[in-house]
Amino acid sequence: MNTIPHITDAEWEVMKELWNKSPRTANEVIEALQDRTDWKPKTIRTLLNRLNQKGAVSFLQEDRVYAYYPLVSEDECVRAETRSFLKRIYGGAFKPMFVNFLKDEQLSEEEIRELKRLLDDKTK
Amino acid sequence: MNTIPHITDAEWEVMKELWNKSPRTANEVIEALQDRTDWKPKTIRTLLNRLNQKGAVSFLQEDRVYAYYPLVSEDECVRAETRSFLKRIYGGAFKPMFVNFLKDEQLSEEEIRELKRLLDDKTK
DNA sequence: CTCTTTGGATTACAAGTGTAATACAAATAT
DNA sequence: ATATTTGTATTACACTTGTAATCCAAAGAG
Repeated sequence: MNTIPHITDAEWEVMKELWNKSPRTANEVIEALQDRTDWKPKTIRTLLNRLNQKGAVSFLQEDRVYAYYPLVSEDECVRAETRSFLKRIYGGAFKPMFVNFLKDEQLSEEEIRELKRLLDDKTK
Repeated sequence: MNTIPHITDAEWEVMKELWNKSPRTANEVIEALQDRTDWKPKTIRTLLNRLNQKGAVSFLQEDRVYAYYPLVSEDECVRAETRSFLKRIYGGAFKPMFVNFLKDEQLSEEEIRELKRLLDDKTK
């Protein structure tokens, strides 16, 4: 039942704020986003509205003002996005993506050890 | 100069066919996609057209028929998409994504060994 | 009590996308 | 030479997304 709504790029920025701390009023979210974006307040209100309509957030009414909070966790959204990305680009397989990434990116010795450690933990 | 055009989900399916083998006529692409999708031939022609317009593919005229081929490599598209995905969801860092994926997915012993081997190769 | 401000609700509007159908010209069949 | 088929070009149309502006009601200012 708990289908995760699709969150667009712009909406994602708003969600990040709410995942970071919630509930927060529209104005609080707007202020928080002033640094990272150049969106007008109205734009951010639109995004909050759409997120509400698609069931990604809800709000409490404090005074005359809404305080929004997420209805979907960052974790599940991240996983959903990752899965759909992997499916689209790599046919769902992690390994090719991993290989490709390794080709592309140069990781430090330390990072490589780190990743191996993570794999080790997985074995147990 | 070589900016990679944005390739949509549907277009990506078409590109996969052309990356797989090219040049191919519209009809060949259409036939190849009959299995994997339920798109009408006209739809696929539209996609080929759009890909052409955005500079992702071009074509040779054979007889009266176009044979399409990619202008952008799978590799660069995949990398571009991966980067933008990582940026959007994980703030650009690979490790959190890796961690998250490991949490989510159960890999076989063999797969884990495989990944470790890949990391080993990287060290040399 | 009216005037202004402010927050939420509604509306806007162009570009991009999914998903085709229609129009047209050339090749083919008759 | 026409009629039909077939491939390409053009057009369609609703939904999503980015990016707001306008409308309206309630709260606060005077």
